[in-house]
Amino acid sequence: MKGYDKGALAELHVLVDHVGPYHAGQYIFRAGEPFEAIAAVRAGVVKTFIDDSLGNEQVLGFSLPGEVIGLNAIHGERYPCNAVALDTVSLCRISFPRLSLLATRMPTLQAKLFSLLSAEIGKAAVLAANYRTEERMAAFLLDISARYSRRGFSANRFNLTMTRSEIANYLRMAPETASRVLRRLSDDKVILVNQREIILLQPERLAQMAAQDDANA
Amino acid sequence: MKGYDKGALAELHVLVDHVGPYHAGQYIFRAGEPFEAIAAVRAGVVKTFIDDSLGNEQVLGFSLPGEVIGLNAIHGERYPCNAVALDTVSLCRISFPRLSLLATRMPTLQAKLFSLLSAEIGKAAVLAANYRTEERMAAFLLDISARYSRRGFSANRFNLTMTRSEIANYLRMAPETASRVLRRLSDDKVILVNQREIILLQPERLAQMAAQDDANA
DNA sequence: CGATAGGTTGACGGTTCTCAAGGGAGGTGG
DNA sequence: CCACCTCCCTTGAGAACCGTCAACCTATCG
Repeated sequence: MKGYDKGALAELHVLVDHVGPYHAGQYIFRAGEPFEAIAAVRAGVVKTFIDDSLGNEQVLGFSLPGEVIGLNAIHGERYPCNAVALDTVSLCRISFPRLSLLATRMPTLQAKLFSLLSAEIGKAAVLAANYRTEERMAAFLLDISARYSRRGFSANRFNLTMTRSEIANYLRMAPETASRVLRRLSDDKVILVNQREIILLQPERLAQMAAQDDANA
Repeated sequence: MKGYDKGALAELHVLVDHVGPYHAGQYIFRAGEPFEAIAAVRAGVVKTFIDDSLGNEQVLGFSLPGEVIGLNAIHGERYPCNAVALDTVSLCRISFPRLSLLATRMPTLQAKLFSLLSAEIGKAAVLAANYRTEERMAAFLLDISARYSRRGFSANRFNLTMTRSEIANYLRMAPETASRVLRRLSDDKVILVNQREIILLQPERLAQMAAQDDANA
């Protein structure tokens, strides 16, 4: 990082608010609430979701340590989704109005924010691409793996904090199907499953599966 | 619009570059090319897509007049996807480095950009939510309708510039299925189909179908 | 008028959803 | 420490949905 003068850096530090811990099941924010801050996950896993007209849950994604939540709330000035802690969660909360004010005086911060927002666009499309359940699951596991790896955690061994139903909901499949697919991957010695702990035995085979993608031309 | 001083407004105007017309099939940008500018569609329809390892096309979306393309390229500084004109397309091209430079001196412009980027997040998830083909098609037609309507075009009568295959690809279904679903909707008098022209006869029934399981925030 | 790309229709088979029932694992209270 | 409860997960069987294959039809254009 360069281009930050000391005063601005100090100001940035002042904006950060350490909040939590939230415990499993606690809401971090709810859909419809006025937007005021984004937050970086420091520890734990956050699930974002919306409830449709029938009260059914629609999982939008999971946020791991180091990732930012609330970015989709800038537009509209209200949170468009709920965020709930799946286990014990700590956050760094940052007032968005103050952050963007600071960004006007700190071009590198502004650029960082543009980049952060841009990166978020189309992330959901990655999983939607594969239409076979096995491919989506493989892509999901690799995605989680890569995201943990990027933050310094093990790439081949991690804990899925969420339930099978939540995974299934996110991947648009029935919970039973999620269970069966994991069983199959486990039987094929591609992964090792112990409750919610996953060990990737053959990541390259997962990658192959995820890429099977026979999109209709 | 308020808060823009005349000098800044003039500068903003200077950044805008009218380009085109592009003709059907012409590329506006290609995946991997260095990112330099975003663009607003002035006329025509743009398809964005990526090619997977096997060369198969993966349609990410369609951009209608008034909508902005290239926002997902800020992060990475390269276009992550291709953009091609589906018919005769005119664009307003805006140098992004210069735009963001201007934004540091124009807080309202910066806010506008943040909002624009934020709005783009999760747009793809809207259609992925519905897992039945009929629901996805209904959601798609309503989405196109709403987007045309917002820009002053007819909400109930519009031209799908893209082919059935492109729609099907975008909606993750076989072209044959797209054809059959449209046929069924047409038989049920919910829509009227004439080639690529669509007339919504009962938008409320479409909304009902799309909401079967879905939840657009 | 033929060529080509796009679109439709039918039959069939496979994947996945639904429904139903049975097994853990963890927590609580006796 | 054990019984029990609850939630989660798994497994099985049947049916529905949708993708694949194949053929035919329809616009558009040179």
